[in-house]
Order: sequence, then C-alpha cells, then structure tokens
Amino acid sequence: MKIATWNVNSIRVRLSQLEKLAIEEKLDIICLQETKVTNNDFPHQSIKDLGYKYIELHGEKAYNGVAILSKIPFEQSFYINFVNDKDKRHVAIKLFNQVEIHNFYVPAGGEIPNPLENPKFKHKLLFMDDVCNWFKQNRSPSDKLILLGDLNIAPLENDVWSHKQLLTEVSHTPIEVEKMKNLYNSLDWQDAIRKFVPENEKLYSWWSYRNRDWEKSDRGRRLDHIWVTAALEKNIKSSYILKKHRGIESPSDHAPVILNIDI
DNA sequence: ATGGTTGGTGCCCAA
Repeated sequence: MKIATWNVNSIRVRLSQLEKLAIEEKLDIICLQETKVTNNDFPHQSIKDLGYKYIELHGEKAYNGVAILSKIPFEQSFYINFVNDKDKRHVAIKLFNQVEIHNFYVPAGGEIPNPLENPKFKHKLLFMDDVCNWFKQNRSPSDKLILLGDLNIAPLENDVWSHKQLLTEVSHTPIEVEKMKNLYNSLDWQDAIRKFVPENEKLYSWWSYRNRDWEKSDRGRRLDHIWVTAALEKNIKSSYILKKHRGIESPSDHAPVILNIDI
C-alpha cells in the first residue's frame, strides 16, 4: 500500500498537481494539509473521478484544513480538536479494523520563538503537549498506528540547511524539538523517512517561496514526517520525499512524502 | 538586519 502526505497550500490551486501525483505514484491513500476550504467547497467530484471514493474531510474557510482520500474503504473516522481550539488540524481513519492513520497539521507558530510574547508559538507548544498526552492516554505501543503530516518542526541537525543559524528560528528551536521528542517517545514511534537516509545527510521536505531560486539556495527544512509504531516497522518497504514536486509549475512550498508499506 | 513569495480574503493576514 502506498500512502502520501502533502501540504498542498490550497487544494483548489493544487488540484491538477495532485492528480498527476496520484497517478504517477499510484497512491492508495493521500493525506492533505492546508486544504483551505470548507467541506462543502472541497472538489469532491474531481477526487472521486481519480478513484478516491472514500473521503474524510475536516476543513474550514481560508485556513488550515486536513483531508484523507482513500481508494480503500475505512470503517472508522474521527478527529480531535487538540487544545480545544477551532482550528481544523487533525483527522484520522481506521483501516482493516486494525491500522489507524493520524493526519496532522501542527501550528506553524509565528515568528518569535517565545510563548510569552507570541501566542502562536504558545499555541504550537501546547498543541504538541496535548497530542503527546492523547497518545499516552488513549493508545498503546503495541497498536498499529501511522502518524503523518506537516508537523512544522525539523528535529535533527541535518533536517535544516544550517543547524547553527536556525537554532533561534521557529521550527528548529530546542523547546520545539523537545516537544517533538516527547511525542516521539509517547509510544514506540519510528521515523520512516530517516530509515532510508542516514542522519548525517541533509534532508528537506519544505523550501520557502521567498527565494529567487529555491533549488540553488537549497535552504530547506524537513517539516513533513511519517512515523509508524514498532508493530508496523517491519512492514515498511520504502519511504521518501518527492523533491521534484517542489520544482513543478505552480508548486506547493512542501514536497509530498511517501510511505510504501505492507498492510 | 532585512526582505524575499504565495494564497485567501476583502481594504492585510498567515505561512
């Protein structure tokens, strides 16, 4: 089974690119973030025409919004409003009565990495704590779980173009990395992407729009992640970032990330 | 240190 996570930065703008991706990669399940549309405004028919008959949406107007598109029927779906906010940042499905997929769009956190000065950064830290506590309280390490999405944190030194210069930049600050590690250790999570690229190699999934030449400057960050619990680790076939999709016409600033897994 | 771009909205905000 092939599963993708992709922050599309508006589903309406990225629809033709999504169609290409789905066909080229033969995806069974696609998890989207930043759809930026209400459930009513979602392009249902285009997605169904692509073969994704089973769609779970959690959208809102203009901001945030997540979706799971599937060719495979799922028997359960749900979402949680972490930190009790109204933002649409999570949606989950359960497949074959045993495997759960949790799709996240973690708050970006604004510019200033200080929760006392910046409510957006405070929101991000509280969100990470709440997700961590939820998995501790509601799931066990032996469960078969996949956690993926735009987590808006690049945890490793080589997940950013300059560890030293980004230590004070939101997405790579020590406090955020600590929150992500807490979540990683909440169950027996495994980082699927890093199984195939050693930690001493640079690896990014996001490149800012604010660069004359994103590829040449290559100032990227690995903000998008796919984790599986240890119960699924041996089933992983491959996992990779589709960097070339950052270079297509009218791209998202995030590249899609793929998991190939036996389920 | 600053500004750079994109998307959605409606007389700027978020990323």
